[in-house]
Amino acid sequence: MATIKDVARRAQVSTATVSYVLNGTGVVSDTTRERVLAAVAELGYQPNYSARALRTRSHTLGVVAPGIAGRLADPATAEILAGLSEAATAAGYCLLIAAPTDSEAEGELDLRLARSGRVDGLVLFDLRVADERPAVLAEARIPAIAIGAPATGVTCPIAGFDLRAGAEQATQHLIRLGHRRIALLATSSDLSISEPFYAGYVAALHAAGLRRDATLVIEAGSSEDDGMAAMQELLAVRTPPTAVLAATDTLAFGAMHALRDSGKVVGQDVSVVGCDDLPLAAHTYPPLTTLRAPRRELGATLARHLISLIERRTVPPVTLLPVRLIVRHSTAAPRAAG
Amino acid sequence: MATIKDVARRAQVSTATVSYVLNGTGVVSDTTRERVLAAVAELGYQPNYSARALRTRSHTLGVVAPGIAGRLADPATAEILAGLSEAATAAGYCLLIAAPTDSEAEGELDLRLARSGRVDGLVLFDLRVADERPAVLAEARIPAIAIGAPATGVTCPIAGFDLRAGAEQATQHLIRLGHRRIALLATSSDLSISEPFYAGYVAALHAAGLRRDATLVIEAGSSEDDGMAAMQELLAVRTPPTAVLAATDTLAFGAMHALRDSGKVVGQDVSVVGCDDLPLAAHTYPPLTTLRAPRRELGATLARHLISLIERRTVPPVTLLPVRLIVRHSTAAPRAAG
DNA sequence: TTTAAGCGGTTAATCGGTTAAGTGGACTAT
DNA sequence: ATAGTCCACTTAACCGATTAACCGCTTAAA
Repeated sequence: MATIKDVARRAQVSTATVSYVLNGTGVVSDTTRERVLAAVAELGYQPNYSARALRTRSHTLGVVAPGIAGRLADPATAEILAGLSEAATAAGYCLLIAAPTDSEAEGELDLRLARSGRVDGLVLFDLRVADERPAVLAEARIPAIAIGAPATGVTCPIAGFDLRAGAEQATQHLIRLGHRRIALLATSSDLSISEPFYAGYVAALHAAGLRRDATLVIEAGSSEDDGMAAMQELLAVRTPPTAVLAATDTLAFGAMHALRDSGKVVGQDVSVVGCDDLPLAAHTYPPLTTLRAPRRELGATLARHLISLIERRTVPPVTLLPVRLIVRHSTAAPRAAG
Repeated sequence: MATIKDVARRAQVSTATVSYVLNGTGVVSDTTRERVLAAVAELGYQPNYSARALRTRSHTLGVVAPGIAGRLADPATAEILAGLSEAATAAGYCLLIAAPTDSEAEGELDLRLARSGRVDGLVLFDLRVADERPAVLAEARIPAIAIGAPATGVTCPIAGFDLRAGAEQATQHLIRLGHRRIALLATSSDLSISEPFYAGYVAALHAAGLRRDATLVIEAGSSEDDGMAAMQELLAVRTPPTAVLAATDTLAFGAMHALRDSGKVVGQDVSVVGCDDLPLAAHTYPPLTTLRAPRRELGATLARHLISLIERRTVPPVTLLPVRLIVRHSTAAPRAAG
């Protein structure tokens, strides 16, 4: 592999000049520039990444996500990653993905990657309510941005979806259809996003003069199976709900499965609303009414903001992308109120 | 940030000794080793990645995948990535993800990442039939492994699923149920995996004394919408199929949607078999009979093999992981043959 | 005419590690 | 007593870039 010295020799200049030409820094005459570029082309020269990174920055954004039973395997994550990756590459950065192991937990991995200079900054998935990661990274002066919702004591910028407005809008939709007993399949209350989602749900109920029924709020996990189990639980309540708002499409899919198993017709008997609008949501039976979350756009926003932080520009502390209700066929007026 | 010099000074040794201790190379007395380790701990020393990589290797595996409308956003990919990432991290490697752009195509990006030493090797997703990537990389002596099926002229190791056996098994299943007109929703014929899938389908038909009907073989794309469109096409045929084998679950989901739209009951009227066994497949209506592909395991295999190549060990040219038919409720005996 | 600034380069220090070669002292074999 | 081996380190070259400092020359400003 040709090095900068080979190029310099062939172009009869010093390595400094080659560097200046390639980086557009410094002043170089046109004829010299051309000689250098010709040498670069002839040798097929490619600057060594590690050498450059040693002097400058790594130009890499880090993502630490558990592979197993975790974020990485989630279809919604995939699209955020796609957006991240595209925006990062467009800005001259790459995306590094690492998985925590038994011997190295998420937080330690975050620190190691950043402190070893392997990444210039980190994207934190699934911000939790009392997440220590932002504080730890902030103390070490490591640029970071979290995906989620504002949580107390979080010291790094946050980007996410406006789930409060979304949940409110979705709940309103159900109320307008005539539903009065509306259940909530929430994600783990550890997650920062669970709070605004719940708040939006409650706000819509209150605005309509409805009371929240604690038995209709279930903290489900995240998988289809979790959604299914939660729905079964709801069906066993004295007066089951006529509508369900699920915090993710995946939970909604599980809920729909449980409803069908118990002989209910989704839409006719019980309405279901999801959140994410996975590509699949349009193709389930019935097609799912859901909140469309612009995941690619979130990915791109994360990349842009993180790069801004790395390059010492400022970014808004909180960026919430709007979600929009997509009405399909999993929601309808309740039977009795028909 | 502390450097190796700081550690050396504090432990009263040379930087070489520190390096020997940290890497387990060289001979160092126990007392010195302890002094060094103590200094490391006290300073919170973390070796600089770029400096190390400059002398040795990058310890990074590369994945080049188009973000938009591409591989990265696919739920099946996500799990392969999860497996890759976990196995890579466990072996001391990381995963780098980059997206091609308008100005830099996939192949160029592959080359740049490898030739700049940013990655030690590459995982090639979606091996195509006449894919030039393996040859280009082989010529540049860049370790690479492709995901797909053996294709003519491919000069790098390949790992994938045994789709030929899988498709055969799935087709057999449909034949045993009594189906005679079995359609195939194939992926793009550009992809290397389309060939074995088709071959397995045809082999099962022939073994049962059935003839392949060209009108029942449709080259669909990859999205749910593609599956839906293809199914609509099949429904318009003079004698529509009573069963459909789809090359991916995603295509199958689309096909089921089209069937429902045209008033057919999936399973009762038309059987559908998918391939992948996405987590969702168990929760659709009806739950999808499908070929389970061990995606995480494939990811882990890819990582292990690629690392072997990087470290100059040999790997089998072709590794096909077995797939297994999971029978759910989207397949049943055809109406007439009840 | 003298001074300062600008141009188009070069030299060499530097980033932070790895590792081949060398070195001094203790110990063993002859 | 002398030479040869280890042992446990150290020295210093090296990986391949970036970049501050400098240099000789020309040209414009005072």
